[in-house]
Amino acid sequence: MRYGPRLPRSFFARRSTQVAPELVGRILVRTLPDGTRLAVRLVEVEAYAPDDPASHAFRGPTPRNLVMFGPAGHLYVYFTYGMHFCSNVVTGRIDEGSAVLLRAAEPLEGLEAMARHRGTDAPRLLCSGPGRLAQALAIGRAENGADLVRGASLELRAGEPVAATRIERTTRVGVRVGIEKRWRYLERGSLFASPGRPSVPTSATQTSVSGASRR
DNA sequence: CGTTGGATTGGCT
DNA sequence: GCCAATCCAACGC
Repeated sequence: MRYGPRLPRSFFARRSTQVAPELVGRILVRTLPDGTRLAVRLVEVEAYAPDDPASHAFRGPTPRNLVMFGPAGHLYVYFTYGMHFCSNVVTGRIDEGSAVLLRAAEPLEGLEAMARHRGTDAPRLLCSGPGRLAQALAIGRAENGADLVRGASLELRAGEPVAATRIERTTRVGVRVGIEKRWRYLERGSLFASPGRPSVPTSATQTSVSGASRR
């Protein structure tokens, strides 16, 4: 299948709020240790910025978030709630500490393996949430720091970007601080988005990404 | 060292 | 809608 070329380092080395909406529609390819190839199309992401109280990087580098302070285009994987892994793409400059959380995707290739990892066959339940997405793709501690630009286990390919008018923008899910920032971006009407509820209810108007995002 | 709560999920009321 | 599951990083003493 043709997923297009890999996205270059320069794509990731920009503000997370700029990278995030442009990640919607892109293809994440995961090659398992046994050679099995899995592929998904990203439909929902969230930006985390420097000086963002909701970001793991807000209080500076620690052993856990160190990858966030490294070069853009690497995967930051963290473990939470005692049972789930979540994956992010590092953005911005070195030492900046910004990233985009991968929240949901449409399964494209390797659905059988994903179903095995997830314990369910329903395509809509395979990658519709950050924990589910990581589990479907078998992303765990070993993938923390993986280079999406040059590495073999994970790649981010160009796919087809989604037009800004087809991207919905809401507040982020599950954060207790920084709840007013509308930094969650998802494909309008996607059947594969997460069931997560925005921290602040989305008003009927002004959910498009057409207005520039701020920080 | 002890405590607290989390960028979630799934099962049950 | 509510809440338990189940680790462990971060922070305070």
